[in-house]
Amino acid sequence: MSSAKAEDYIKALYQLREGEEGEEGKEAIAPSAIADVLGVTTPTVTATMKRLAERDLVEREEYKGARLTEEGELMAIETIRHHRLLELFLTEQLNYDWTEVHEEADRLEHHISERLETEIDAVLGEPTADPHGAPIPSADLEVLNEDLAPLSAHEEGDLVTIERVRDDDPDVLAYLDRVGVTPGARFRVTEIAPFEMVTLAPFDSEDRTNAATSTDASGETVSLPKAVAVTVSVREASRKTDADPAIAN
Amino acid sequence: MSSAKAEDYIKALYQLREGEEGEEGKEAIAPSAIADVLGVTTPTVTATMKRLAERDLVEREEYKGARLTEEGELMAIETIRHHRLLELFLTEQLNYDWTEVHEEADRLEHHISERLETEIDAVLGEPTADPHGAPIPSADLEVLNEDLAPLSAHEEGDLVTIERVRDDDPDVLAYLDRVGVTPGARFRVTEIAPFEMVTLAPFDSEDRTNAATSTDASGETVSLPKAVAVTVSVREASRKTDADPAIAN
DNA sequence: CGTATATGTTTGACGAGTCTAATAACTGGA
DNA sequence: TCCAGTTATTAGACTCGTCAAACATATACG
Repeated sequence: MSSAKAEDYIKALYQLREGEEGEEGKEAIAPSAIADVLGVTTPTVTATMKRLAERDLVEREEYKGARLTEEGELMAIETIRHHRLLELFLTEQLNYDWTEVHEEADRLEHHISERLETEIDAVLGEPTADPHGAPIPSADLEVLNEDLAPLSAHEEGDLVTIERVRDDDPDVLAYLDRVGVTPGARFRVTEIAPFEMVTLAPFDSEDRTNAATSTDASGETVSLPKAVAVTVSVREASRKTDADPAIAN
Repeated sequence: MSSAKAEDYIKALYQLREGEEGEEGKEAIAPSAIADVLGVTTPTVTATMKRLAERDLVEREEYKGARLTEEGELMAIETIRHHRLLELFLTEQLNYDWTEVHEEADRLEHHISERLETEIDAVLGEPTADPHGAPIPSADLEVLNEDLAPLSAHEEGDLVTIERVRDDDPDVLAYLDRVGVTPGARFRVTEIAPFEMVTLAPFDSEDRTNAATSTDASGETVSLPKAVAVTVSVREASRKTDADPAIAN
């Protein structure tokens, strides 16, 4: 029904809006942003957006950009659900490493039936997070908004638990895996250098349900440049906040 | 690299040639035959064949048809390997029934990477047959030619073991499943009526490694029309033939 | 053997997705 | 405020996969 390409554009639109998020999701996404993400030229984006607008998946604003309609948003969420279920399935059942899973999921997400989605979900026990710590939308396409602070927004001394790693680059992920920065790991922020370089010291490392068993070069301190630190989301654990008791895997 | 559609045409070519098999695979496959299988018109087939010929996947003979090149044949076998591994994977790991598996595999076969193919193969223990009893080509694309006789070519009194069911129609498969005609089951041919209607009586039913646990309405005799009987391949067990000891799974 | 019917190919059209080159609109700095 | 530079759109072209209608070839029967 809905072509792999269309889903790619819709998903890009959704995820770019998530990134900007100026409170109300009113901002139209510029063609150039989509072109960058998908590796195509801007004329291609304009042309494709016109077709998507005809199908009522997006609303276009000439010379500004486009945003998803209700319907488009549901399609995006469904695609993302497929993607994350597949990522988890590949790591849990097919010996993939969480660092390698992205590309395969990006292809398959467009081709699994509702039936297969359901079976995978069942086999995995209706999981709520993928191997990178990203939330898996529910079967009825609800997304629970757990707004996590990026690592780059923390202060020296804070005790944090890695919740999610947004980066998709296998090399970056492999590095983070090697140094133990994986979902569930705990660190203390020891230094915020200029240009926002963040340095972390391992804190303790039990309770790691997620991700591959990292080759834990533990005890070592880890420094991450800003570009990487912004893709790492953490939950702060030093100051005991009231609300967030249940974040199952 | 090679587009789902191209793989569909290549696979059709391969499987239609298998059907005819006038000894040497010299016969070109007619456009109309491919059009029937794929549900497209003949001009579409002609056009597509030209493109495939340009890529050296097929050789064309004007007004006759086309046949696969060496390269095209390998692509077909690879696609079929994907298909059959997926079928088995879906039944073994994802609660699919052998009667429902075809459609999903037909889509996914074009989108799994070499890596995923390998992992699925490993998880399944490098299987040699899919849930319908069809042989799975090996990783190096060798196809072992176990020429089985169709059920329609047997005589009254023959004791046979169901080896393979070629039909893909879920309704036909569901019927065969219900009456116990599944790979591994044994029957005695009790009657060959005119128009080649075949009647079978259950023989014994241990040793059934394959397929879903049929709701075994056993004891009952089964009659199959020719159209179905030709899609069922059997191994004859009454006259002990020398060569075929190891047909695992 | 020659023509009627089957089948195959060509032609012209279309939608999706893509590009480059040309043009139009917006935006920010002096 | 106006213009330069950036960004978006339009124009024109191309491939793949598809179709219907027109045309060409092959085959089979009388």
